[in-house]
Amino acid sequence: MSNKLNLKFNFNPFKEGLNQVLGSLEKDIVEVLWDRGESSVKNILDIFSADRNVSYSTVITVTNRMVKKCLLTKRKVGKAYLYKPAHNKEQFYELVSKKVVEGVSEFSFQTAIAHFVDYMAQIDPDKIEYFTKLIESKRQRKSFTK
Amino acid sequence: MSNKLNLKFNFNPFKEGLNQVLGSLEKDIVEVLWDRGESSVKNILDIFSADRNVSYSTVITVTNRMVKKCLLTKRKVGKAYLYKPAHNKEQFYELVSKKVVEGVSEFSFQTAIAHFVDYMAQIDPDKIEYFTKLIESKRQRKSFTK
DNA sequence: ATTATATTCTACATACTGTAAAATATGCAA
DNA sequence: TTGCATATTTTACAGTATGTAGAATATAAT
Repeated sequence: MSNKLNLKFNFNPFKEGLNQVLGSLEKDIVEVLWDRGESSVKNILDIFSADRNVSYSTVITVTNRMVKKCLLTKRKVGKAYLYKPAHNKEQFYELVSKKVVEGVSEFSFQTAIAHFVDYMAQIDPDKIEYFTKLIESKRQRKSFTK
Repeated sequence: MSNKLNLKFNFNPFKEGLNQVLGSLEKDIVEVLWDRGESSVKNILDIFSADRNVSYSTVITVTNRMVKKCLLTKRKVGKAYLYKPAHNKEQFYELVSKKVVEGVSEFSFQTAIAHFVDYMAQIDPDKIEYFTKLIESKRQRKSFTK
């Protein structure tokens, strides 16, 4: 049972970046942890303090909830717990986008695909080239394994 | 200001079908309305009754919340309100998948693209054909307009 | 005007997220 | 070993979203 399997999140397409997946404080916390590595609540607070005014117990509450949701892991060292992301930044983006892409594909494959192509064409027509190559390589692999 | 602009929803990729976007009762209600067209709360209740035991005021509460979220519209006829979906089924799936595809693309385009291709290849390699055609047609249009 | 019917108001439950005070536990230093 | 500084746990409230529904109120038609 990998902890990746238990990763739970909702996707809010009306927000931006990590806020599509995480609450505001959750986001700030995981970003500190990605940046600084395994840290105690005190460490996290020290790093926020300037901009983010939040209490010790608030951060503990949220980090512990994040452990429950498999966003973080924790281990005890001395009298304090150290928290770290269950997945590095790249893995996390991977896992989220994979799940969302699968989800929306199951929801409505035809429209999802069409909008995807539209999006590409609109944002950067050259991406279509890249996409075509990606598909070509899939085709190759398919014919190899057959 | 189109009401489509105000459509608000969250996407839960761990659920299935309309439950990815709607609550269970919301889903049952909009499905009745798509099926039967504009209906009163009484109509809706009559259609559920067998399987879904829910009170009159519960349905009213939820339909009114759905109006606020621009999922339904209502108009008064006689003493009762008639509700109907703000979008037909096809439009709704369109709007949702468009927004989610755009959202996940902004979240992480590279991985989204790769997972799309993976998903296609895994579910049905033939879909790649369809996809390739879609892209071809985009290319055509692009060269026409240039 | 009465009555059946429909709506609005109010409220509670669960879940998620942000927030934090108060109570409790813990490890180290004297 | 006692006491303090520090950390955690407990508890709780607020706001949003959703499901639920009783009670109060409005309304149309007879």
